[in-house]
Amino acid sequence: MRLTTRTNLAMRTLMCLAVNDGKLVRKSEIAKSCGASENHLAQVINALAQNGYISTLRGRSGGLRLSRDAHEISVGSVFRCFEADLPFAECFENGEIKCPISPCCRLQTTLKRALAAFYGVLDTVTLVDLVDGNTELHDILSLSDPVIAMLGTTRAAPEAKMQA
Amino acid sequence: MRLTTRTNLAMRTLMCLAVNDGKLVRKSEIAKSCGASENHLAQVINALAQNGYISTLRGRSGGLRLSRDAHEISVGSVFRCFEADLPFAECFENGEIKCPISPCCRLQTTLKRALAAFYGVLDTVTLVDLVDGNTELHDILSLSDPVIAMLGTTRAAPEAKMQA
DNA sequence: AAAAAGATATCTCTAAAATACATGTTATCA
DNA sequence: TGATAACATGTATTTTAGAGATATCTTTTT
Repeated sequence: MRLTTRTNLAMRTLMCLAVNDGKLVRKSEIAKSCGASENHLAQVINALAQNGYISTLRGRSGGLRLSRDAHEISVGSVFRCFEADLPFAECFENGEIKCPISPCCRLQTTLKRALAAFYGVLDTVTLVDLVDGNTELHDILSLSDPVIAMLGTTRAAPEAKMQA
Repeated sequence: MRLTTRTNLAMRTLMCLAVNDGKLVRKSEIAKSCGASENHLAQVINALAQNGYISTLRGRSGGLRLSRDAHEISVGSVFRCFEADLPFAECFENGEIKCPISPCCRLQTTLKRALAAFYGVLDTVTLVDLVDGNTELHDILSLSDPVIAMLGTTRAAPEAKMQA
């Protein structure tokens, strides 16, 4: 029983975006500050965008930002979303089940209750809870203000419509 | 996030032994009635014995049985035992942790709470709860009484001291 | 002594996760 | 308008750990 790093990276990405509230953040910046492979992160970002958690902007001055208020994003919903395609046990798979006791297995129902308890805890926690007042986290994930950091570079503060 | 089949097989084995209360059951019989590979099961049985859940008897008329009362075996304890060697996430591993936000990560503490809730549910359920009055399960896992089934064979009802 | 059971270490296979690569699309800016 | 820099996305490769197989050993009964 191990969390996929997909889900782990998804949460790190969301935390990073929450810390840099509203600002556009590049994938490469997230990869760096979250200690993730940029390629792997690309797939995670894609999934986050397709599930409506973030908005992405292509192009030269593109980047990512949260597309919902951090209050509205619960850890539970993200986990359910990213762990959905991996059944917790054989008896939770769709196709035919080889376990002979599956039809009358009380362990199965017990596991459902335990998983409900697991996700129940995660449902009570939002992105804000993870980030708010966490100064140490801000120090690690907060990127310099692009307006200042990019002085003398080609990058400007963008103002465009975003997809998803 | 997926349960290891190790843990799954451990639970099936214990349920099978609980149904055949007190009787010696052979590994091959469990493998058959639980739909498991006999080789994989061997390793699981070994771990169950070394952790004091079952007693094994070698030799010609050997087999397995529970070494504790089924009331005393909680699902939670078995799960903790068998899932112990697989850390739930990178930040729960022993060695050095590569995740940069680990020292101040509130997701980590949230996960600990969620896992506690998960195991908390499992702790309230014992082997007896899974088996008692479950007639369908008995039909699947209960082996014919060896005294009757083995009439005309070389096998006799054994009475010997068991290890572990 | 032979046979039948489990004990245990090691090796191989396999599936899925992780990672890398390549190409496409979009947007900005000189 | 062409170059560049960003994300999108499908595919391929690598890695890893779980699962399964094999072989040898020990124990016990007959």
